[in-house]
Amino acid sequence: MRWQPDARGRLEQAAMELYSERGFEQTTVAEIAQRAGLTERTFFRHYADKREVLFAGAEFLQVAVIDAVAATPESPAPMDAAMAGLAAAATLLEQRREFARRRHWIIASSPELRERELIKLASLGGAVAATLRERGVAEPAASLTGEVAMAVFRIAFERWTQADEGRRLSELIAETLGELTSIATTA
Amino acid sequence: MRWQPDARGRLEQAAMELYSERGFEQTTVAEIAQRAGLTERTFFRHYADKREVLFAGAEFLQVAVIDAVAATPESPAPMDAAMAGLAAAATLLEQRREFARRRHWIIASSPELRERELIKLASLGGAVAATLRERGVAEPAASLTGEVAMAVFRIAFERWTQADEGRRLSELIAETLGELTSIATTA
DNA sequence: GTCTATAGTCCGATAGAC
DNA sequence: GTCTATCGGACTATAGAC
Repeated sequence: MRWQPDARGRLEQAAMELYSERGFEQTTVAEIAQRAGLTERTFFRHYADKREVLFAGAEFLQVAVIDAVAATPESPAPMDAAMAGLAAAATLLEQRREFARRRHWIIASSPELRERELIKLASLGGAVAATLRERGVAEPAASLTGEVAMAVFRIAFERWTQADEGRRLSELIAETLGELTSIATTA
Repeated sequence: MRWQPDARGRLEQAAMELYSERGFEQTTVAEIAQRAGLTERTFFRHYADKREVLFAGAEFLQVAVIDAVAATPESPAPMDAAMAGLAAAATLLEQRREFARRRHWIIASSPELRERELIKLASLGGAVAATLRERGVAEPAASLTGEVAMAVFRIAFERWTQADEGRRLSELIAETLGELTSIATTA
């Protein structure tokens, strides 16, 4: 057989390992490809750039969030629908806690990767907003809800990845939402 | 005189022009440098990368925001202090409305530039959070306030840059903050 | 200011799956 | 045969090293 199956899986694992071992910037695409038993050219056939290899595997999370938002009854307040999306993400992430933490610390260690993470979350916030608009939420409430939900997620997720944090992500999200209410109402 | 003064000003203007005329990705650093009467090497002595030339000129805005947050009395709610920061930014941006709009549309047209914009705003949100912490605001309220203030700013700023939008930025920020209260309290 | 490594693109060639 | 995944090499531009 000319090629082993699951080229993407091997590329993503090799990238995680190398980015951990020697850092994102000190790793070349050629090294990732070599460890996966492929060539540089093949890497770029699968991923638009060197950063994307860390994010492609998280697409199912975005789908889960949007599905969960779309599945809520139309009646509740927009923020409740958005929170249903975060709850779905939290469930999936809890099942991959160690992987999610390792990935998060790789991303946190490189400004370039942080940029990519931010635009992925912004894009997800935009998709949540679009879903809310389809459900009759007006602007700017829809966009603001999407953005604020992502802010709540970032804060809760960051705490969840701390080594000494034993609480569940869903708990931290609920707590952060409580803080949001407090912050927004005293203003 | 061996060199013309204000190399940075010329580089930033040349970059704005070229990014507008032919797009960010279709512009090379060599072209920017040439239009500014400088060499490629000089460009990279002033800016870490090709994107940064569009953002270096906005640093005074970040300083103004932090100064305004730090200047509010310690008593008010954290979100009010953050909003004082946004008000300062709004005042400065109103004085450069056309420039700010042109710059915004260049950034909006390129994913790479949007990434950089997002990390700059995230960094500003972090600086606001740090300033709030110095003033006795606990975590996660401080971080959440910083993040949410940036979300409010992004929504209001985006609306302000629409060609048919005649209202002042400060007005749109106040309106968006009102939406935030509504969203957060009905949840 | 010169030199070089690496990212990322484009062309075509080829091998396996179906 | 068609379709898709891999590979090879040449090429440009960014960005960093010297």
